[in-house]
Amino acid sequence: MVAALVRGAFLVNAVYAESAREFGITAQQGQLLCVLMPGPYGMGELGTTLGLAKSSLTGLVDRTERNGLVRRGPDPRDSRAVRIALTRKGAALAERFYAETCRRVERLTAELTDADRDTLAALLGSVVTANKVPVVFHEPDPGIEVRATN
Amino acid sequence: MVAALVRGAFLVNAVYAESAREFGITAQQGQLLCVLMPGPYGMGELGTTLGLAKSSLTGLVDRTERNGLVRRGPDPRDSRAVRIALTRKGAALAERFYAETCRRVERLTAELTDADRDTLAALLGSVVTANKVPVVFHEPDPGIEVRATN
DNA sequence: AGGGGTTAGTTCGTGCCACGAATTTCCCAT
DNA sequence: ATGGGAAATTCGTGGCACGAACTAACCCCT
Repeated sequence: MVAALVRGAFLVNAVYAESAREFGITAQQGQLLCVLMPGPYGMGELGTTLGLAKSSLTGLVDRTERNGLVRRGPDPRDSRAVRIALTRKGAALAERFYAETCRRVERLTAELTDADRDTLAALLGSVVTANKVPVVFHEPDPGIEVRATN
Repeated sequence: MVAALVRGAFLVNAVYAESAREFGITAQQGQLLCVLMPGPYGMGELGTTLGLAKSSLTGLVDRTERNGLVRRGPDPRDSRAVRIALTRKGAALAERFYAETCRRVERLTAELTDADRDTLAALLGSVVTANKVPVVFHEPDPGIEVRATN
């Protein structure tokens, strides 16, 4: 059990990192983009979501901003706070990176039957929610298009 | 499915890293110790097992050696090669770190029934083996003691 | 008003991690 | 013996993560 979880995590990480690399970003920057896909976040929220210290986040956002993928904007409610949002370029890259990463991770379960895949998803899903894992990767869009985004 | 895998990996990683931190090592050094638990490895093997470039490994082994957890020994077969082995201190720490990490990862599945846990282990296990994930974390010792190690 | 405590982010210094390119040493097959 | 390839290390670069110290703004309370 434990070994399966740890090695599974290792595998997913490797795939994630390699996917990121091919898009010219690091895994951490990719994660940041994915978190921001639904909408802007403040630094504080990002810190708790990604499990990073404030000071770690400043640097990550700096580097990602320098790459033109993300933008710091003012928070109308609070002038010390800051809203991090995807730039147009960042949103486009996030979309592509997200899709490609989904494809690759999905392919890891290629040899499972559909039923097994569903079971695995359900079990892992319950572990994830029971442990209150932040949404560092949102559910893919199911078939029907009902986008309100943008 | 994908989201469950990615978030699960995120969760396991966080637990792993926190466990390592409490033993005064980094996640990478902890992983190195775990890989070395069954016996010594050469740099090359370590590289493929951990998925790291040779040059990355030199540094990791340097730092871990500096901490007194690991030792470079000569390879009798090949004088350029090197065998990395746990020191006595490293073996002791590895044992404790491994056990504690197992406890913590296991606790993540606390709310599953035994049957569900078995199912999850089996499914994840088949994904892991189908994708030829190296043994970066070996199976815990089942009850009966049949050690040949050391 | 106007402080005192709190919160949001940044800065700074440190150490770790990962990589590629270049290098050295050695093995081995021809 | 020699030339190709494998095993490691070195070097330089850049990203990542942290804690401690700091600044600016908010909030509340009197």
